[in-house]
Amino acid sequence: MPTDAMETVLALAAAHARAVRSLEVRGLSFAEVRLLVPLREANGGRRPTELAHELHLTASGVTRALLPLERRGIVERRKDASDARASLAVLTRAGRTLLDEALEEAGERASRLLRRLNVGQSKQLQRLLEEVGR
Amino acid sequence: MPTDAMETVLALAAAHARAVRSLEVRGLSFAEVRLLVPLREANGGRRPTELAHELHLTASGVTRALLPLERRGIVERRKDASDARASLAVLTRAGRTLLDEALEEAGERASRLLRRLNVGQSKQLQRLLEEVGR
DNA sequence: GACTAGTACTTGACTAATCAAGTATATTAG
DNA sequence: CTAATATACTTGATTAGTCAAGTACTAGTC
Repeated sequence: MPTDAMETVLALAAAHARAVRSLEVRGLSFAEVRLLVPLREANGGRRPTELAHELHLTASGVTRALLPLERRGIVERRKDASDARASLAVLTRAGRTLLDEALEEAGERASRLLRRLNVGQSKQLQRLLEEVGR
Repeated sequence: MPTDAMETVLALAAAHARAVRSLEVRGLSFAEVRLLVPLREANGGRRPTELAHELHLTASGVTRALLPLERRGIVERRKDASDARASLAVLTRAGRTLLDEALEEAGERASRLLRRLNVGQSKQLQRLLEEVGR
């Protein structure tokens, strides 16, 4: 038998699998939305490396995820004045608009995913999830 | 701002990302373990199509996941006597042994992932996760 | 018993992400 | 100041998974 902890982690993977499929919106995958949200919150842009740590991706994963977003004019790369190795990924104006629309629609789908939970349970779930792997 | 539901789902994705990385064991990815666990519980083997539904994969995803497991002698394909379109994926004896070892080690890692939660909270998390996307 | 529709895969082309290795720049130690 | 080490990416090769189309069989209808 899987241990209790293993069962919890299997349930996490299953819930994730059920969720992700339904959260592609406005041509943005859920992974892309996850990448863009931190850009939306930092107006000066974010470093790819930071994003990698935050999202538990590799640096090369971020490089590759940014490429199509740049091509589509959603994100812009800027040089970092203070460090020539680094760069900043910034949401364009169009990107922000698109992301805002995407978040609204994804938010509705997310509520549907959580329809069996009331607000308190949802919050509780979020709190517990935030402790996983810390 | 992302809605509350969206925040919960983002937390789900983040927890999943933190978890999956540390659960590769004995040369089996966490995805492979997830695929093998239902085989372990059904001695007669399982149909790929059922597995696909259960794991929220596509049928072709299962086909492709099974190939390397067959090559490594962990899984065997059998014909389904009652339906010539279908097949059964069965754990080999060696596969069962390997999986048992993998589950033990993965179980330890899973406990470490959940170390900030007590047993009740873990169970609670599992229950809440089981409602997501239902 | 022949059609139609549906199911159980499989395969080709593609996307997303990994790892390992490479380039360029920054930082630290002597 | 110079050498060694570390950081911030980028790129090539590979793996996991998707979708769309195809093959083979089953089941239901007339």
